[in-house]
Amino acid sequence: MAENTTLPIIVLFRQDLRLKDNPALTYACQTGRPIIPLYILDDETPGKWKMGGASRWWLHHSLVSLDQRLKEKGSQLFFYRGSTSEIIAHLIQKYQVAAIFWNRCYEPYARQLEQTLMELLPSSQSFNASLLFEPWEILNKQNEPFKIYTPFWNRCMEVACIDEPLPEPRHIITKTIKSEPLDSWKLLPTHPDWSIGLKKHWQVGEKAATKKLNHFISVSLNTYERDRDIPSLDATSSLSPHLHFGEISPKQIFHATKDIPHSSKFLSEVGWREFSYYQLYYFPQLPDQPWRHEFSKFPWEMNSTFLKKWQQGKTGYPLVDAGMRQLWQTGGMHNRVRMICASFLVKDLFIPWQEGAKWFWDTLVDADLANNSASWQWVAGCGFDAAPFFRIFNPFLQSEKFDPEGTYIKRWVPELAKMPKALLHKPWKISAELQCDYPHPIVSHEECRKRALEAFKQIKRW
DNA sequence: TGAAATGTTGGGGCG
DNA sequence: ACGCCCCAACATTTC
Repeated sequence: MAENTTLPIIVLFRQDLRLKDNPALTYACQTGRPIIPLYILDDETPGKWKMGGASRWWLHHSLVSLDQRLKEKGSQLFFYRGSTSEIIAHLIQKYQVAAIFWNRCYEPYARQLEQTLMELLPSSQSFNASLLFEPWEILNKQNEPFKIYTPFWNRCMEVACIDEPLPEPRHIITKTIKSEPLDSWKLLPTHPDWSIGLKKHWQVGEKAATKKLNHFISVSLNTYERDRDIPSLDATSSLSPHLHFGEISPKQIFHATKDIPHSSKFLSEVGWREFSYYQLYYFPQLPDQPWRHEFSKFPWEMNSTFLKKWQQGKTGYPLVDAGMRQLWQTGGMHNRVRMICASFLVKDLFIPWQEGAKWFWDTLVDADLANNSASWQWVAGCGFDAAPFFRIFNPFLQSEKFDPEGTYIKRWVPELAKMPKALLHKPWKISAELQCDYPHPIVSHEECRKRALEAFKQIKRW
Protein backbone atom coordinates (compact mmCIF):
# COMPACT_ATOMS: atom_id res chain seq x y z
CA MET A 1 0.00 0.00 0.00
CA ALA A 2 1.44 3.40 -0.98
CA GLU A 3 1.98 5.86 1.81
CA ASN A 4 -0.78 8.37 2.10
CA THR A 5 0.98 11.73 1.88
CA THR A 6 -2.12 13.69 2.70
CA LEU A 7 -2.04 12.62 6.34
CA PRO A 8 -0.99 15.61 8.47
CA ILE A 9 1.93 16.21 10.77
CA ILE A 10 1.41 17.92 14.11
CA VAL A 11 4.06 20.55 14.85
CA LEU A 12 3.93 20.91 18.61
CA PHE A 13 5.05 24.37 19.70
CA ARG A 14 6.31 24.84 23.25
CA GLN A 15 9.36 26.99 23.93
CA ASP A 16 10.03 27.68 20.29
CA LEU A 17 7.46 30.32 19.40
CA ARG A 18 9.07 31.46 16.16
CA LEU A 19 9.17 30.69 12.44
CA LYS A 20 12.84 31.36 11.77
CA ASP A 21 15.36 28.71 12.76
CA ASN A 22 12.62 26.34 13.78
CA PRO A 23 13.71 22.88 12.65
CA ALA A 24 10.53 21.05 13.68
CA LEU A 25 8.43 23.39 11.58
CA THR A 26 10.83 23.60 8.64
CA TYR A 27 11.42 19.86 8.36
CA ALA A 28 7.73 19.12 8.79
CA CYS A 29 7.02 21.46 5.88
CA GLN A 30 9.68 19.71 3.80
CA THR A 31 7.80 16.41 3.99
CA GLY A 32 5.13 17.94 1.81
CA ARG A 33 2.41 16.87 4.20
CA PRO A 34 -0.14 19.29 5.61
CA ILE A 35 0.82 20.75 8.97
CA ILE A 36 -1.18 21.17 12.15
CA PRO A 37 0.59 23.93 14.12
CA LEU A 38 -0.45 23.25 17.68
CA TYR A 39 0.01 24.86 21.07
CA ILE A 40 -1.24 23.09 24.18
CA LEU A 41 -1.58 24.93 27.47
CA ASP A 42 -0.64 22.08 29.77
CA ASP A 43 -1.01 22.82 33.47
CA GLU A 44 -1.08 19.14 34.37
CA THR A 45 2.18 17.67 33.14
CA PRO A 46 4.61 20.15 34.77
CA GLY A 47 3.39 19.40 38.31
CA LYS A 48 4.51 22.09 40.72
CA TRP A 49 6.27 23.97 37.93
CA LYS A 50 3.23 25.02 35.99
CA MET A 51 3.73 28.36 34.36
CA GLY A 52 3.72 31.40 36.66
CA GLY A 53 1.69 34.58 36.37
CA ALA A 54 4.18 36.80 34.55
CA SER A 55 5.06 34.01 32.13
CA ARG A 56 1.39 33.50 31.30
CA TRP A 57 1.08 37.17 30.45
CA TRP A 58 4.06 36.86 28.13
CA LEU A 59 2.79 33.60 26.68
CA HIS A 60 -0.54 35.14 25.70
CA HIS A 61 1.10 37.86 23.66
CA SER A 62 3.67 35.52 22.22
CA LEU A 63 0.96 33.15 21.01
CA VAL A 64 -1.00 35.99 19.44
CA SER A 65 2.18 37.02 17.71
CA LEU A 66 3.03 33.51 16.52
CA ASP A 67 -0.50 33.01 15.23
CA GLN A 68 -0.11 36.25 13.29
CA ARG A 69 3.21 35.09 11.85
CA LEU A 70 1.65 31.80 10.78
CA LYS A 71 -1.19 33.64 9.12
CA GLU A 72 1.37 35.49 7.00
CA LYS A 73 2.32 32.04 5.74
CA GLY A 74 -1.23 30.97 4.99
CA SER A 75 -1.50 29.00 8.19
CA GLN A 76 -2.59 29.51 11.79
CA LEU A 77 -2.01 28.22 15.31
CA PHE A 78 -4.47 25.80 16.92
CA PHE A 79 -5.05 25.93 20.65
CA TYR A 80 -5.86 23.18 23.12
CA ARG A 81 -5.78 23.06 26.88
CA GLY A 82 -5.08 20.03 29.05
CA SER A 83 -2.73 17.09 29.29
CA THR A 84 -0.48 17.10 26.24
CA SER A 85 -0.30 13.35 25.88
CA GLU A 86 -4.07 12.93 26.17
CA ILE A 87 -4.81 15.66 23.67
CA ILE A 88 -2.24 14.38 21.21
CA ALA A 89 -3.59 10.83 21.57
CA HIS A 90 -7.05 12.17 20.82
CA LEU A 91 -5.91 14.16 17.79
CA ILE A 92 -3.97 11.22 16.38
CA GLN A 93 -7.16 9.19 16.42
CA LYS A 94 -9.38 11.89 15.08
CA TYR A 95 -7.21 13.19 12.23
CA GLN A 96 -5.09 10.15 11.37
CA VAL A 97 -1.92 12.05 12.14
CA ALA A 98 1.21 10.74 10.40
CA ALA A 99 3.76 12.06 12.88
CA ILE A 100 4.46 14.62 15.55
CA PHE A 101 7.41 16.96 15.12
CA TRP A 102 8.74 18.99 18.02
CA ASN A 103 11.77 20.82 19.27
CA ARG A 104 13.24 19.31 22.38
CA CYS A 105 12.76 20.68 25.90
CA TYR A 106 14.89 19.67 28.85
CA GLU A 107 12.67 19.96 31.91
CA PRO A 108 12.38 16.51 33.51
CA TYR A 109 8.61 16.38 32.95
CA ALA A 110 9.06 17.49 29.35
CA ARG A 111 11.59 14.77 28.65
CA GLN A 112 9.23 12.20 30.04
CA LEU A 113 6.40 13.58 27.94
CA GLU A 114 8.54 13.39 24.82
CA GLN A 115 9.18 9.74 25.50
CA THR A 116 5.44 9.16 25.79
CA LEU A 117 4.80 10.96 22.52
CA MET A 118 7.42 8.91 20.75
CA GLU A 119 5.72 5.75 21.96
CA LEU A 120 2.35 7.06 20.85
CA LEU A 121 3.61 7.67 17.34
CA PRO A 122 7.06 6.21 16.63
CA SER A 123 7.29 7.95 13.26
CA SER A 124 7.67 11.20 15.17
CA GLN A 125 10.84 13.32 15.16
CA SER A 126 12.42 15.73 17.60
CA PHE A 127 14.99 18.46 16.97
CA ASN A 128 17.37 20.75 18.77
CA ALA A 129 16.17 24.33 18.64
CA SER A 130 16.93 25.83 22.03
CA LEU A 131 20.55 24.98 22.73
CA LEU A 132 23.85 25.47 20.94
CA PHE A 133 24.95 22.05 22.16
CA GLU A 134 23.06 19.03 23.33
CA PRO A 135 24.08 18.12 26.88
CA TRP A 136 25.22 14.68 25.78
CA GLU A 137 27.62 16.14 23.19
CA ILE A 138 29.79 17.90 25.79
CA LEU A 139 31.84 15.61 28.03
CA ASN A 140 35.28 15.84 29.62
CA LYS A 141 38.24 13.58 28.90
CA GLN A 142 36.93 10.95 31.29
CA ASN A 143 33.70 10.98 29.33
CA GLU A 144 31.85 12.51 32.25
CA PRO A 145 29.79 15.67 32.49
CA PHE A 146 31.68 18.84 33.36
CA LYS A 147 31.09 20.31 36.79
CA ILE A 148 32.89 23.60 36.28
CA TYR A 149 31.70 26.26 33.90
CA THR A 150 34.96 27.43 32.30
CA PRO A 151 36.20 24.06 31.05
CA PHE A 152 32.64 23.30 29.96
CA TRP A 153 32.42 26.40 27.83
CA ASN A 154 35.97 26.01 26.51
CA ARG A 155 35.04 22.54 25.36
CA CYS A 156 31.91 23.90 23.69
CA MET A 157 33.94 26.48 21.84
CA GLU A 158 36.37 23.78 20.64
CA VAL A 159 33.58 21.61 19.32
CA ALA A 160 31.91 24.65 17.84
CA CYS A 161 30.30 23.56 14.69
CA ILE A 162 27.06 25.41 15.11
CA ASP A 163 24.63 25.22 12.22
CA GLU A 164 23.54 28.36 10.47
CA PRO A 165 20.01 29.32 11.51
CA LEU A 166 17.30 28.03 9.19
CA PRO A 167 15.23 30.50 7.19
CA GLU A 168 11.53 30.70 7.90
CA PRO A 169 9.34 28.48 5.68
CA ARG A 170 7.93 30.30 2.68
CA HIS A 171 4.51 28.73 2.78
CA ILE A 172 2.86 26.37 5.20
CA ILE A 173 0.26 23.95 3.90
CA THR A 174 -2.15 23.56 6.75
CA LYS A 175 -4.62 21.02 7.92
CA THR A 176 -7.37 22.95 9.71
CA ILE A 177 -8.74 21.49 12.91
CA LYS A 178 -10.98 22.61 15.70
CA SER A 179 -9.40 25.03 18.16
CA GLU A 180 -10.16 26.75 21.44
CA PRO A 181 -10.26 30.54 21.59
CA LEU A 182 -7.03 31.81 23.17
CA ASP A 183 -8.94 34.37 25.22
CA SER A 184 -10.80 31.60 27.02
CA TRP A 185 -7.50 30.64 28.68
CA LYS A 186 -7.50 33.88 30.65
CA LEU A 187 -3.75 34.18 30.58
CA LEU A 188 -3.98 37.93 31.06
CA PRO A 189 -4.68 39.30 34.53
CA THR A 190 -7.92 41.22 35.01
CA HIS A 191 -8.91 41.82 38.62
CA PRO A 192 -6.60 43.50 39.30
CA ASP A 193 -4.69 44.08 36.10
CA TRP A 194 -1.11 44.10 37.33
CA SER A 195 0.30 43.86 33.83
CA ILE A 196 0.48 47.59 33.07
CA GLY A 197 4.15 47.80 33.99
CA LEU A 198 4.91 44.71 31.94
CA LYS A 199 3.23 46.18 28.91
CA LYS A 200 5.31 49.33 29.26
CA HIS A 201 8.62 47.48 29.46
CA TRP A 202 8.36 44.65 27.00
CA GLN A 203 7.50 44.00 23.40
CA VAL A 204 6.63 40.38 22.87
CA GLY A 205 7.09 38.17 19.85
CA GLU A 206 9.58 36.98 17.26
CA LYS A 207 9.85 40.28 15.44
CA ALA A 208 10.36 42.23 18.66
CA ALA A 209 13.04 39.72 19.68
CA THR A 210 14.95 40.16 16.43
CA LYS A 211 14.67 43.90 16.74
CA LYS A 212 15.99 43.81 20.27
CA LEU A 213 18.98 41.68 19.29
CA ASN A 214 19.88 44.05 16.47
CA HIS A 215 19.50 47.05 18.73
CA PHE A 216 21.72 45.47 21.35
CA ILE A 217 24.38 44.64 18.78
CA SER A 218 24.47 48.12 17.32
CA VAL A 219 24.19 50.08 20.58
CA SER A 220 25.46 48.10 23.57
CA LEU A 221 27.50 45.07 22.58
CA ASN A 222 30.85 46.87 22.43
CA THR A 223 30.41 48.33 25.93
CA TYR A 224 28.76 45.24 27.36
CA GLU A 225 31.76 44.06 29.33
CA ARG A 226 32.32 47.48 30.87
CA ASP A 227 28.73 48.39 31.71
CA ARG A 228 26.90 45.13 32.25
CA ASP A 229 27.02 45.35 36.03
CA ILE A 230 25.57 48.83 36.32
CA PRO A 231 21.85 48.38 36.83
CA SER A 232 20.89 51.97 36.05
CA LEU A 233 22.15 51.54 32.49
CA ASP A 234 20.46 49.70 29.68
CA ALA A 235 23.67 47.83 28.99
CA THR A 236 22.47 44.22 28.87
CA SER A 237 20.56 42.56 26.07
CA SER A 238 17.29 41.78 27.93
CA LEU A 239 16.86 38.87 25.56
CA SER A 240 16.15 36.32 28.30
CA PRO A 241 12.33 36.14 28.01
CA HIS A 242 12.59 35.96 24.23
CA LEU A 243 15.08 33.14 24.59
CA HIS A 244 12.94 31.34 27.12
CA PHE A 245 9.90 31.31 24.86
CA GLY A 246 12.04 30.64 21.84
CA GLU A 247 11.11 33.81 20.03
CA ILE A 248 14.78 33.84 19.13
CA SER A 249 17.26 30.98 19.19
CA PRO A 250 20.73 30.86 20.70
CA LYS A 251 22.04 29.93 17.26
CA GLN A 252 20.68 33.14 15.81
CA ILE A 253 22.33 35.08 18.62
CA PHE A 254 25.58 33.18 18.24
CA HIS A 255 25.86 33.74 14.51
CA ALA A 256 24.85 37.37 14.73
CA THR A 257 27.56 38.19 17.29
CA LYS A 258 30.42 35.70 17.04
CA ASP A 259 32.56 37.69 14.61
CA ILE A 260 32.05 41.04 16.30
CA PRO A 261 35.04 42.18 18.40
CA HIS A 262 34.45 42.05 22.18
CA SER A 263 31.44 39.79 21.87
CA SER A 264 32.95 36.94 23.85
CA LYS A 265 31.88 38.17 27.28
CA PHE A 266 28.33 38.40 26.06
CA LEU A 267 28.51 35.00 24.41
CA SER A 268 29.83 33.47 27.59
CA GLU A 269 26.56 34.54 29.23
CA VAL A 270 24.76 32.55 26.57
CA GLY A 271 27.19 29.86 27.68
CA TRP A 272 25.89 30.08 31.24
CA ARG A 273 22.44 29.45 29.87
CA GLU A 274 23.76 26.34 28.13
CA PHE A 275 25.44 25.28 31.36
CA SER A 276 22.15 25.62 33.27
CA TYR A 277 20.38 23.31 30.85
CA TYR A 278 23.32 20.95 31.10
CA GLN A 279 22.95 20.85 34.89
CA LEU A 280 19.23 20.21 34.69
CA TYR A 281 19.84 17.41 32.21
CA TYR A 282 22.40 15.61 34.37
CA PHE A 283 20.77 16.43 37.70
CA PRO A 284 16.99 16.53 37.15
CA GLN A 285 16.33 17.26 40.85
CA LEU A 286 18.01 20.63 40.33
CA PRO A 287 14.79 22.63 40.97
CA ASP A 288 14.26 21.05 44.39
CA GLN A 289 17.41 19.47 45.78
CA PRO A 290 20.80 21.03 46.44
CA TRP A 291 23.39 19.52 44.14
CA ARG A 292 26.05 19.56 46.86
CA HIS A 293 24.84 16.99 49.26
CA GLU A 294 26.09 18.60 52.46
CA PHE A 295 23.62 21.44 51.89
CA SER A 296 20.60 19.21 52.40
CA LYS A 297 21.14 19.70 56.13
CA PHE A 298 21.78 23.43 56.03
CA PRO A 299 19.65 24.96 58.82
CA TRP A 300 17.73 27.45 56.70
CA GLU A 301 14.60 28.72 58.43
CA MET A 302 11.35 29.66 56.79
CA ASN A 303 10.10 33.04 57.99
CA SER A 304 6.93 34.23 56.26
CA THR A 305 7.19 37.77 57.62
CA PHE A 306 10.67 38.27 56.24
CA LEU A 307 9.79 36.48 53.02
CA LYS A 308 6.88 38.83 52.47
CA LYS A 309 8.98 41.92 53.14
CA TRP A 310 11.55 40.67 50.67
CA GLN A 311 8.87 40.01 48.06
CA GLN A 312 7.36 43.45 48.54
CA GLY A 313 10.69 45.26 48.51
CA LYS A 314 10.41 46.51 52.06
CA THR A 315 13.58 45.20 53.68
CA GLY A 316 15.15 48.57 54.39
CA TYR A 317 18.07 47.65 52.11
CA PRO A 318 17.65 50.13 49.25
CA LEU A 319 19.30 48.15 46.46
CA VAL A 320 17.49 44.94 47.43
CA ASP A 321 14.17 46.75 47.59
CA ALA A 322 14.78 48.47 44.27
CA GLY A 323 15.43 45.13 42.62
CA MET A 324 12.42 43.42 44.12
CA ARG A 325 10.18 46.28 43.05
CA GLN A 326 11.61 46.33 39.56
CA LEU A 327 10.73 42.65 39.42
CA TRP A 328 7.19 43.18 40.65
CA GLN A 329 6.50 46.07 38.34
CA THR A 330 8.21 44.93 35.16
CA GLY A 331 8.64 41.17 35.39
CA GLY A 332 12.39 41.62 35.03
CA MET A 333 15.41 42.41 37.16
CA HIS A 334 18.96 43.37 36.30
CA ASN A 335 21.29 40.41 36.68
CA ARG A 336 23.62 41.90 39.27
CA VAL A 337 20.67 42.94 41.39
CA ARG A 338 19.26 39.42 41.11
CA MET A 339 22.44 38.08 42.69
CA ILE A 340 22.26 40.63 45.49
CA CYS A 341 18.56 40.07 46.20
CA ALA A 342 19.01 36.31 46.12
CA SER A 343 22.05 36.41 48.36
CA PHE A 344 20.11 38.59 50.80
CA LEU A 345 17.21 36.14 50.98
CA VAL A 346 19.43 33.13 51.49
CA LYS A 347 22.31 34.43 53.59
CA ASP A 348 20.81 37.38 55.45
CA LEU A 349 17.17 36.38 55.90
CA PHE A 350 18.31 32.74 56.10
CA ILE A 351 15.32 31.53 54.07
CA PRO A 352 15.65 28.42 51.84
CA TRP A 353 16.67 29.24 48.28
CA GLN A 354 13.72 27.22 46.99
CA GLU A 355 11.38 29.91 48.33
CA GLY A 356 13.19 32.53 46.32
CA ALA A 357 13.11 30.31 43.26
CA LYS A 358 9.32 29.95 43.62
CA TRP A 359 8.80 33.70 43.83
CA PHE A 360 10.99 34.35 40.81
CA TRP A 361 9.16 31.59 38.97
CA ASP A 362 5.88 33.39 39.45
CA THR A 363 7.03 36.95 38.84
CA LEU A 364 9.71 36.83 36.15
CA VAL A 365 8.73 37.05 32.51
CA ASP A 366 11.91 35.08 31.77
CA ALA A 367 11.16 32.37 34.36
CA ASP A 368 13.00 29.32 33.07
CA LEU A 369 13.33 26.13 35.06
CA ALA A 370 16.94 25.49 34.12
CA ASN A 371 18.22 29.04 34.52
CA ASN A 372 16.20 29.80 37.61
CA SER A 373 17.13 26.61 39.47
CA ALA A 374 20.78 26.69 38.51
CA SER A 375 21.14 30.35 39.38
CA TRP A 376 19.53 30.02 42.80
CA GLN A 377 21.77 27.08 43.57
CA TRP A 378 24.71 29.11 42.40
CA VAL A 379 23.92 31.94 44.79
CA ALA A 380 23.14 29.59 47.68
CA GLY A 381 26.51 27.94 47.20
CA CYS A 382 25.11 24.46 46.65
CA GLY A 383 25.15 24.20 42.84
CA PHE A 384 27.60 23.30 40.07
CA ASP A 385 30.56 25.69 40.12
CA ALA A 386 28.67 27.77 42.65
CA ALA A 387 29.86 30.88 44.37
CA PRO A 388 31.57 29.68 47.57
CA PHE A 389 29.09 30.03 50.39
CA PHE A 390 31.32 32.39 52.33
CA ARG A 391 31.22 34.95 49.55
CA ILE A 392 28.46 37.01 51.04
CA PHE A 393 27.33 40.19 49.34
CA ASN A 394 27.08 43.31 51.45
CA PRO A 395 24.13 45.14 49.84
CA PHE A 396 25.41 48.53 51.01
CA LEU A 397 28.84 48.05 49.48
CA GLN A 398 27.28 46.68 46.32
CA SER A 399 25.12 49.76 45.87
CA GLU A 400 28.08 52.01 46.53
CA LYS A 401 30.03 50.17 43.86
CA PHE A 402 27.42 49.67 41.19
CA ASP A 403 24.86 52.40 41.81
CA PRO A 404 26.96 55.18 43.37
CA GLU A 405 24.59 57.98 42.43
CA GLY A 406 21.57 55.97 43.48
CA THR A 407 20.01 56.37 40.04
CA TYR A 408 18.69 52.82 39.97
CA ILE A 409 17.55 52.88 43.60
CA LYS A 410 15.64 56.12 43.16
CA ARG A 411 13.99 54.89 40.00
CA TRP A 412 12.35 51.98 41.80
CA VAL A 413 12.06 53.25 45.36
CA PRO A 414 10.39 56.65 45.00
CA GLU A 415 10.29 57.26 48.77
CA LEU A 416 14.03 57.71 48.55
CA ALA A 417 14.00 60.08 45.61
CA LYS A 418 15.00 63.08 47.70
CA MET A 419 17.46 61.32 49.96
CA PRO A 420 21.11 62.47 49.77
CA LYS A 421 22.95 59.78 47.86
CA ALA A 422 25.36 58.96 50.67
CA LEU A 423 22.46 57.90 52.87
CA LEU A 424 21.18 55.47 50.23
CA HIS A 425 24.20 53.33 51.01
CA LYS A 426 23.93 53.92 54.77
CA PRO A 427 20.19 54.05 55.39
CA TRP A 428 20.48 53.31 59.09
CA LYS A 429 21.92 56.82 59.39
CA ILE A 430 18.80 58.48 58.09
CA SER A 431 17.91 61.05 60.73
CA ALA A 432 14.44 61.53 62.20
CA GLU A 433 13.69 64.64 60.17
CA LEU A 434 14.68 63.00 56.89
CA GLN A 435 12.82 59.81 57.80
CA CYS A 436 10.16 59.02 55.22
CA ASP A 437 7.96 55.97 54.66
CA TYR A 438 11.03 53.94 53.93
CA PRO A 439 11.58 51.16 56.50
CA HIS A 440 14.54 50.73 58.79
CA PRO A 441 16.72 47.69 57.84
CA ILE A 442 14.76 44.65 59.03
CA VAL A 443 17.91 42.75 59.99
CA SER A 444 21.53 43.59 60.70
CA HIS A 445 23.74 42.45 57.86
CA GLU A 446 26.74 42.08 60.13
CA GLU A 447 24.95 39.71 62.50
CA CYS A 448 23.31 37.80 59.67
CA ARG A 449 26.65 37.28 58.04
CA LYS A 450 28.07 35.81 61.22
CA ARG A 451 25.13 33.48 61.64
CA ALA A 452 25.40 32.29 58.03
CA LEU A 453 29.12 31.59 58.31
CA GLU A 454 28.58 29.73 61.55
CA ALA A 455 25.91 27.54 59.96
CA PHE A 456 28.19 26.88 57.00
CA LYS A 457 30.96 25.80 59.34
CA GLN A 458 28.59 23.26 60.90
CA ILE A 459 27.54 21.57 57.66
CA LYS A 460 31.12 21.48 56.40
CA ARG A 461 32.31 19.44 59.37
CA TRP A 462 29.97 16.61 58.52
C1' DT B 1 30.41 37.34 39.49
C1' DG B 2 32.90 39.45 47.98
C1' DA B 3 34.12 41.20 52.04
C1' DA B 4 36.20 41.16 56.55
C1' DA B 5 40.19 40.26 59.13
C1' DT B 6 44.81 40.33 59.44
C1' DG B 7 49.46 41.43 57.94
C1' DT B 8 52.97 44.54 55.86
C1' DT B 9 54.97 48.74 54.44
C1' DG B 10 56.33 53.35 54.47
C1' DG B 11 55.85 58.27 55.28
C1' DG B 12 55.47 61.81 58.65
C1' DG B 13 55.13 63.72 63.33
C1' DC B 14 57.46 63.87 67.36
C1' DG B 15 60.68 63.59 71.24
C1' DA C 1 70.01 62.08 63.12
C1' DC C 2 67.44 58.57 65.03
C1' DG C 3 63.98 55.58 66.93
C1' DC C 4 59.37 55.24 67.93
C1' DC C 5 54.59 55.45 67.14
C1' DC C 6 50.62 56.13 64.38
C1' DC C 7 48.00 55.06 60.64
C1' DA C 8 46.80 55.09 55.86
C1' DA C 9 47.44 52.32 51.91
C1' DC C 10 48.05 48.22 50.05
C1' DA C 11 48.58 43.01 50.16
C1' DT C 12 47.40 38.59 51.85
C1' DT C 13 44.67 35.43 54.29
C1' DT C 14 40.44 33.86 55.95
C1' DC C 15 35.64 33.02 56.03
